[in-house]
Amino acid sequence: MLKVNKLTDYAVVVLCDLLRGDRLRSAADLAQSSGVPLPTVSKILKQLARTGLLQSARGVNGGYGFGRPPAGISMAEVIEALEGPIAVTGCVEDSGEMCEFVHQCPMNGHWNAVNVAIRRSLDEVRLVDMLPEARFMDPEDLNRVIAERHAAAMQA
Amino acid sequence: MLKVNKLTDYAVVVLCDLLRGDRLRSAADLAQSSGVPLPTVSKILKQLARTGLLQSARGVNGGYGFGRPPAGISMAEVIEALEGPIAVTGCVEDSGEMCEFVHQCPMNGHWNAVNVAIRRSLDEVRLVDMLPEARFMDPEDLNRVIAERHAAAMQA
DNA sequence: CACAAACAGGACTAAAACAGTACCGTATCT
DNA sequence: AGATACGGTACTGTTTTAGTCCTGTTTGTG
Ligand code: FES
Ligand code: FES
Repeated sequence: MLKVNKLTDYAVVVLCDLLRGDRLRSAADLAQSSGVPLPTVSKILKQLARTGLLQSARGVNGGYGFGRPPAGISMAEVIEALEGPIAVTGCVEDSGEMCEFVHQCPMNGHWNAVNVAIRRSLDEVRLVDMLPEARFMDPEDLNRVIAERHAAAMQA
Repeated sequence: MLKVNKLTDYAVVVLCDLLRGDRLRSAADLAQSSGVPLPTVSKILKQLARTGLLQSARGVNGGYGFGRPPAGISMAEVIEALEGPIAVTGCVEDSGEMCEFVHQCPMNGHWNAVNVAIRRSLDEVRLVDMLPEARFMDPEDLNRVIAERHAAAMQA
């Protein structure tokens, strides 16, 4: 059903939580406030940090914060960070794998059209659009608030 | 990685093959000419017929043909026929399941935005766009040829 | 300097989904 | 009657996913 990983699903919940604060948050903290089990949250955050979407600080008072201005993060990036490149089938450019029917396949990689379409639509949905506030707030105000929090977190 | 079932992948190969002929084709025939194993082809066709995308005729000289003008079939329909409603996560309208975090979830079903975006983009890619001919032929010519073949198959 | 808080990386297991196959039944044509 | 072809469904091995745990490293604090 064209499903996304459960991890990715949780990730959005956690990221939205992180979007709300203005400082580094520890994995335990985020687990607590999001309701997602700690080991899982931990796994997600580690992965997101690895890709640069988040940045991390170790030691006492450490935790996670956004690696760059969160208003600019798209859902495509979140999904790709956790699941690797978006590829609806094996026979799509960039997927790494190669379809077993290539030799006789009557439509060399035409799934690409589908893939590109999906990719583009995911680029257009931003992470901040997932916040419930997004429904009521003026988009510009939302962006400004988020940007301010990010700045605060950075200097801390 | 937002993958589509292998069955769905094969289905497109088979459907493209079917798009080429102007008569009913048996499962065995299609398996032969597409290179996909017969039992698999059979499974796919059965399912597609159940949803009405294809129509079937039993008995000698029976087989499968399109249930309606193929030029109007979108990839969204093909995917939904084989995998059920498109739902990237559990917490999306129509998915049937219900997310376990609904109670405390900070963003009730905002995945819907993503889902709708994907759905729309899949609606815009047509099955006939998957044919290699689609790259070289004038789209209108392609549609006409396909429509003629369909008509021929219908009257037969 | 010792200790505690936090992240980093990876290994492991149980459960679920998928892929592929097979079997038996029903309809249709000759 | 018999051959062809679809219809439904059940079964099984394999692969993926989800979730957990453990061990190591970094960093602030008393
Ligand atoms: S089905 Fe993979 S290359 Fe065509
Ligand atoms: S994560 Fe499912 S309702 Fe929010």
